[in-house]
Amino acid sequence: MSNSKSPKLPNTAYAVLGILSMGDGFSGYEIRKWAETLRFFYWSPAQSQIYAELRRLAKLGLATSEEIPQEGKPDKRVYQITDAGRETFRTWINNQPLEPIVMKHSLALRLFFGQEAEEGRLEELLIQFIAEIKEGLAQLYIVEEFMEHHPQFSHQSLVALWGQNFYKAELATAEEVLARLREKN
Amino acid sequence: MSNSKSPKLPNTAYAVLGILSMGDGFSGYEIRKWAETLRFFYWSPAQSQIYAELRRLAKLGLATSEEIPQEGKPDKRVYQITDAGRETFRTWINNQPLEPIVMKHSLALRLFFGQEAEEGRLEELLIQFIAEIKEGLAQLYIVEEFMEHHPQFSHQSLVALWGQNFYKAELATAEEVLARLREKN
DNA sequence: ATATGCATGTAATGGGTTACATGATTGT
DNA sequence: ACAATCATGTAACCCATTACATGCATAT
Repeated sequence: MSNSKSPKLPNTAYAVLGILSMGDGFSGYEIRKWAETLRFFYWSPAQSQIYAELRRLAKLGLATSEEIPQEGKPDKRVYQITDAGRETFRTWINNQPLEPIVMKHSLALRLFFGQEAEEGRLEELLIQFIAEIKEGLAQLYIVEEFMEHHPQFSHQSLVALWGQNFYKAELATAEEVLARLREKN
Repeated sequence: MSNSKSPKLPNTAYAVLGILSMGDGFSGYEIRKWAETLRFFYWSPAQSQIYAELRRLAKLGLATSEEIPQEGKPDKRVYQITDAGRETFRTWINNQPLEPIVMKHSLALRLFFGQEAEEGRLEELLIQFIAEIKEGLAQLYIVEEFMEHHPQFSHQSLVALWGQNFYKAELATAEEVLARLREKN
C-alpha cells in the first residue's frame, strides 16, 4: 500500500506521524492531547482533522489501525507507526527545508490599524493580552517540568523552553507598548 | 447593498478593509505590497485571495470599485472604503474579542521530534534559521525607519517594534538552543 | 536578452473548521 | 444534578493555495 518514495503530505500529517513515532500505539483521543501541547509552537487542528489524518496515514500504510473493544467506553482505535511511516517521517525531518514562520497575532493586527479604535480600546486589549500570556506561561512551566522528569523527552522540553522565551518576550513587549500608549495621552 | 448590521467576515477581509481605511484608493496590487509588511505579525495570503476579498467587499458595499484606464499598463481597478465599510471595520476592532495567537513554527516542530533527526541535522537547521531571522530583522528595521518618518503611521511603527522584539527573542532562543545541543555532544 | 515591476484574473484542489450525533463513567 | 473525561465519526462549507494565463514598460 505504501508508495516506494515518501509521499508528500500536509504538515499536520507529519505532526501526527511525529507523535505516533514517540510511542507504540495512540488513539485519536490521545493524539489530540499531545496536539494541545504542540499548539504553543506549532498548530492546533480541529479534532475532526486529527481523525482524518490518522485515516489517511493508515490508508497509505504509514500506520496500522486496530480496533480495541472496551467496556463502558466506546471502542478505541489504536494507531501505530509502521516502518514505512518512520521512514517517511525521517525523510521529512532530514530533507524537507524549513518554511517561514507563520504567525496570526490578532492583537498585533488590531494594533496595526489602531487609528480606527476607540479611546482606550487598545489599552484594554493589551491588558487582556497580558493576562492571557501569563496564563500561557504558567501552563508552559507545567509542561516543561513534566518533561524534565522524563529524560526521553529532552527535545520536547527544549521546545517548551522555546515557548517560554517567546511568551516572556511577548509579555515584555506588551508592557512596553502599553506604556508608550499611555504616555501619549 | 450593505447589510444593516455588520456582516461577519474572515480575518483576511478585515485586514484588507483595514488597509483600505488607511488611504483613499488602492489597487489590488498596492494592497498586496502592504500585506507583505503585515506578514511579519499577521498573515500573508496569496495574491488571488486578496483580489477575491476585494471583490467580496465591493459586493457587500463595503468598498467601491472603479476601473481606471491606463496607458502602457493593464487597467487598474481602484477600491475605496465606503462609510459602511469603515463602520464595519470599527465594529470589528472595537467589539470583536481577541483570538489566541496562531503560530506555525516549522523549526520548533522539527526540534520537538528531534529524536528522529540525523546527527547534526538540528544544528544545521538552527544555523539556517538564525541567518533567516537576521535577514528578517534587517527588513523590519527598514520598515520601522520608514514609518517613523511618517507620523500618520504611529500605530504601524509600534507593530514594527513588536516584530523586532519578537525576532530578537527568536534569535536569542535559537542561539541558546544551539549551545545546549552542542554541549550535549 | 532577461528579469523585474505593474496589473488582474480563473480553475482546480484540498486543508481545515464548525456543528452535529452518540453515550457510558467518574468526579464535584 | 452536572460537568468533565473518554471516544469516534460525518456533513457542509469555505478559506486559501498553487498553477496557469496575459502583456507592456523599464532596467540590467
